[in-house]
Amino acid sequence: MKIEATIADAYQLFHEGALALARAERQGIRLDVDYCERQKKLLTNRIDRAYNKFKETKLYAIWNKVYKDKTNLDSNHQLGYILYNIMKIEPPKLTVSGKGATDEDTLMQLDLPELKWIKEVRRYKKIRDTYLDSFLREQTDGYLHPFFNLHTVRTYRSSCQSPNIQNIPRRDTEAMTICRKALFARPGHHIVEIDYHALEVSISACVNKDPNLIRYLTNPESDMHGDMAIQIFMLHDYLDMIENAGGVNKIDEFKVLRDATKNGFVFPQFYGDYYANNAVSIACDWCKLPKGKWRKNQGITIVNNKTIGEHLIEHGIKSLDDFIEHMKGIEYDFWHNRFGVYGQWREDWYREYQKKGYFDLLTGFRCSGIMRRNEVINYPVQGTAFHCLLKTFVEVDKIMQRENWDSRLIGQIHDSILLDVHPNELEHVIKTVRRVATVKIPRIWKWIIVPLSVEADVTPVDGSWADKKEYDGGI
DNA sequence: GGAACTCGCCAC
DNA sequence: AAACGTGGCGAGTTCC
Repeated sequence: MKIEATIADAYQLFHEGALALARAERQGIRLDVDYCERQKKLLTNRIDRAYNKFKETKLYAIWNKVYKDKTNLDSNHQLGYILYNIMKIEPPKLTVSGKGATDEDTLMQLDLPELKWIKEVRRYKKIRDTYLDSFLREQTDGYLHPFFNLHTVRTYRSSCQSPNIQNIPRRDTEAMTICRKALFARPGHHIVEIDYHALEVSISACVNKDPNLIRYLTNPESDMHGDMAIQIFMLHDYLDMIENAGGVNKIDEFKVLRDATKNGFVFPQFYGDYYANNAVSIACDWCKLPKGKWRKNQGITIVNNKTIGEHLIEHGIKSLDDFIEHMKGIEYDFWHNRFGVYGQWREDWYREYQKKGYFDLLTGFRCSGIMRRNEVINYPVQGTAFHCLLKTFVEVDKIMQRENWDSRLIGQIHDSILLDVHPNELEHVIKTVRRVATVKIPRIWKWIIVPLSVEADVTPVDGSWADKKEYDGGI
């Protein structure tokens, strides 16, 4: 049985992938043009209102005095000059080119309430100008035909353009709703989005073969982020409570700590970040603790009306510096004990690249050229994970044609597939995609050594993409 | 007047 | 020893 993929296999995947994606591009995504026009007007009103509010502030008076008829409230260059040169505020953060930063996060640190109007303008402009405008510009006869490129990305992932439907807002509920309310399946159909669960972590386990990571991904009872949260926040006194509740996830006050761990430590570490950044992110962003020394009454509340500040101080962590030191130990344990094999793989893999000047993905693609360490350890996971999705896409495309579906593949977002589905075929389509994604692909690629799973979201018939709900098999 | 750049911000 | 990976895109700005 052949295991090692070749360049020819890689070529074959992209050849078939390009054809399948081209079919999706031709199919298109339906756009509610009138809705976009109406929504643009509403947003323009909100933007004008926020601008007018800002024009009542002292900050604007200074700005306008300096720039006069050249005043442009969309110019970050001007804003930075006013804040950091005229008003002599010490920039909390610098941009790559060394000027004072004016991104949202930095502005919020300045303690100038009037900047909230700038923030509001930016938010609504992003929605109007980046999304709704590009939808209207790119549509023909009420359908979008985004391009899915396979030739532009260093990792052999895809990219998407004209319009890019791979970056439509999701986390910001208001932005998500406004943008996705514009997008529909064909009349009488559902939009179905089927995404792989934890695909990149799963593929990473296939690449580095760490037994503990494989265990976490194989055993449904286990909880990697929960275990890490217990370790980072020293929740050992609460183990009984956590067990009785059924996991760290089940107690709201601890779920926050689990989210902080997942998004502030585990994922950033997998991408190559390090403990000092993680410590600041977890303590300051997630737990709302200040820089410097900590007090008992500071930070978010955990159980029994206790603050996280009090809890950490009780465990000997009395300042951000203490916490950074603590996270240093956590990081060491993470890569040497908990995921020691993964840690060793990272070292070996980078060494090997330094010797050879290239490395190959499990799917047969070759990455060569000058790369930083973090690139070298990330590409094999990022590219390969996308190839699982693309292979699924290709196989579903073949079945769709063979079985003459009324449903169509319409797009792809790195680890998820978008379909436009006839109601009579809903169950069959989801079953088919699930079978291909979780059974067929691991059968073809023997190097997939952890179970893969998918989740399906479905819109009501004639509902917009904003109305999607988790598919429970009974719609 | 367009190319190339910076900055900011959206996704995975 | 070093320190978060991959994209697209809009607005402003600078260079030629």
